[in-house]
Amino acid sequence: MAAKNPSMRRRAAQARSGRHGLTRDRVVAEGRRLLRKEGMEALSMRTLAQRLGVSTMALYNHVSSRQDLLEAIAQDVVEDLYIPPVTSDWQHSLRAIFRALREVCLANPHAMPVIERAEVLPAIFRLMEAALAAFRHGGLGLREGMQAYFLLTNFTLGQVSYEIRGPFRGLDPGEAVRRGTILSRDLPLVVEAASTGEWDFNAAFEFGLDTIIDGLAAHSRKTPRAPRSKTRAP
Amino acid sequence: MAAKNPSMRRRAAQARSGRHGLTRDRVVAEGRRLLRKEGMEALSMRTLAQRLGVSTMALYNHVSSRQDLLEAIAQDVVEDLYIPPVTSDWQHSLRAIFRALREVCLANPHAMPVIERAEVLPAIFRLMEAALAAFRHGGLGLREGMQAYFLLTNFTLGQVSYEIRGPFRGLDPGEAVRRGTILSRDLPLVVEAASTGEWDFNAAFEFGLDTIIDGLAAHSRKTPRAPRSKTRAP
DNA sequence: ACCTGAACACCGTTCAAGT
DNA sequence: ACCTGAACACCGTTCAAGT
Repeated sequence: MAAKNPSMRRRAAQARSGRHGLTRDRVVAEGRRLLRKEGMEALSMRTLAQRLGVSTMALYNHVSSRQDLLEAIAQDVVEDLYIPPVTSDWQHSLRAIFRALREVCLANPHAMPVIERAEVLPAIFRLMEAALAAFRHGGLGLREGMQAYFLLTNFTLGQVSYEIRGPFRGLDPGEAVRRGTILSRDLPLVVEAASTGEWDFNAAFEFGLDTIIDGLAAHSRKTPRAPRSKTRAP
Repeated sequence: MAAKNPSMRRRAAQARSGRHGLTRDRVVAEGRRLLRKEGMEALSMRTLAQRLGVSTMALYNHVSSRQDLLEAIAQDVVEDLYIPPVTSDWQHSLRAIFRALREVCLANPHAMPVIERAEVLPAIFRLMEAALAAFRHGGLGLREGMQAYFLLTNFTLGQVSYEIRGPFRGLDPGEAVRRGTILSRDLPLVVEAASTGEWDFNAAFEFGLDTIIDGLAAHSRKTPRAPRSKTRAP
């Protein structure tokens, strides 16, 4: 029985508390691995327990429900999000922020539906804070900033969701024309678009980002309110 | 046995084909009612069969799987979408089109997750066709039109999803401050935004719509390509 | 062709019991 | 405090059998 200093003791205690060294962190980490490999459907309490060499019900000592587990995993993924620093070049900052959001989502494809279903995701507020700082540099008020934040977030997450599900899951006009579910007589432009060539997800994302930021810039020009000053409400 | 004309006979036959008058249409219609009242989780093959006074497996004569049923329901909902006519006032047309999309989604809240999960949704192409026509009036090329379509669609559906789940399911800074999951020291702007008052979903949607359309207008000014002409590719 | 009942292979979670 | 096994109340779907 070698002596251990208090800090080592505490760390060991929280790392492996019960008989089997099961911990909330271990449960969440293994859950995340399972999610990454097999997807959300395959992530059942039973299979996760089996992977941890433990009975199903042991999990409930560290996680209050499957929903709780899924939210912890979503939280864990969003914590990987790197938030680029915000500078006075607010347009560049916004691009960097939402490209980073897209990257972390693309890197964790199976986590997307889990993130979208999460009830509570405190880690996302770091993103919100950075975006609001950028909007302030752009001369937008706080309320407009929040609206712009949801605009950019919904756009980004929606875009990534489509990208992950593969070549647009029934929204691809080319597919639809081939299947005959589309009539070129009724939908000439859709059919024309279908023969437009390969879809470029990166280009589509950058187009959306440009369009939104251009729109925000136009808005901030229309209602100038001390852009680039550091004034705060009293 | 009264005589029936052929058209009546055929209609009766397709309306109630088997012993119990069960039909794909009846299954889908009742499924949609159940979805509307109880939500997607509650829509099981067993409960739906019970409501139709039929054994569970009878459903499988008209629907190949639960997924098939859900997609048929999603299709049914999207067919309710009214597509406003597209005029040369492309900005006004776009507003009308995506307001209509938002309306039909808000009117069928429980259908949203089903629509988002659908693999194939031919009814949505009517929306795409109208939007592409409006973008053409705005002077956008077809590829840009498709990119703009996904931008507006993802924004609208994302916005509606948030709205339906109620006061932003863990994305509400006010909630987060109250729960103490947010530290005002680290996230000053988020905390400031939290005390900004009630959230107005309509205003947020209109802000997003304005921003995107302004951005598209700026884009079409930058790359003029015979705006408002009816030229088609040869 | 359409419908049925039983069965299979799963779920999340409760509960009483063990250490 | 942490873990277990059995049980409960569900799932979607397959299959063999009926009409």
